[in-house]
Amino acid sequence: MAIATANSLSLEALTQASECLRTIAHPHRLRMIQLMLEGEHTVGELAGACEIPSHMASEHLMLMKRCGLLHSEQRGRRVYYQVAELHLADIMNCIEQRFSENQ
Amino acid sequence: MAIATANSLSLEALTQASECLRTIAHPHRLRMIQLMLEGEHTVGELAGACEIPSHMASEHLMLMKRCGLLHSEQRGRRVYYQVAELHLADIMNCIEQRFSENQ
DNA sequence: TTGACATATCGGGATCGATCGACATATGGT
DNA sequence: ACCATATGTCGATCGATCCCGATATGTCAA
Repeated sequence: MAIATANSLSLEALTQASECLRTIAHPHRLRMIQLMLEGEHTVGELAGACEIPSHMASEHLMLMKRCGLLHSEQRGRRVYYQVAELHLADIMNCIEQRFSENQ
Repeated sequence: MAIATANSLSLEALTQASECLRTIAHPHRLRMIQLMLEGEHTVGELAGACEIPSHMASEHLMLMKRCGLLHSEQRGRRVYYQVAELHLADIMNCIEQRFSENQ
């Protein structure tokens, strides 16, 4: 089969996409995203849900925030994170469909 | 907001999902997947499309095959690869929607 | 059988990412 | 002011991944 000369995504776009995918490609980060798709959560809540120390949850969250996937808002001494990139819902849908059907 | 006790995906499933995401999270691999979603291709064709040496394309393809994402079939001295995991089409749809709209 | 081609594998070197302890900052309560 | 809590940052370590040259395997054609 011949290779199409006009591709829908440029190498730049694919590079961006792959960076975005690598950013979410971590079990704890996927869990956090899943939780934040239901509503905002604090660092401590997400850390507790993943059973990891808060400072590590913070690192994961900052990483995703730097990519524009999340948004955060400080209230008191807590910081509330929520999903900023709405396409995450679509991707999580794909993932849930794939990984919950076969077991 | 409280953390839901019953989550839709187990840690195992999330780990599997993250491994799968890491596997496709590479610009050349995304490109190859995009091409193979249109139909089967040889290693050489995919290498040419990505402008990388064939032996590197082979490594990418073997990696994806080991995860069950691809299937391959040898005919003569060529090896034809095609998508085995049909959910890849859904994920590529999400990616294309996200990364072609804003430029 | 020989040689050219197509694909796969191996080993090294460089870089990246995950994890963790320790520490820093900032906020609220008393 | 002081202390506890919540979050963020730093630096080190370790393993994973990427890229590449070199080499191996396997297939066809002459």
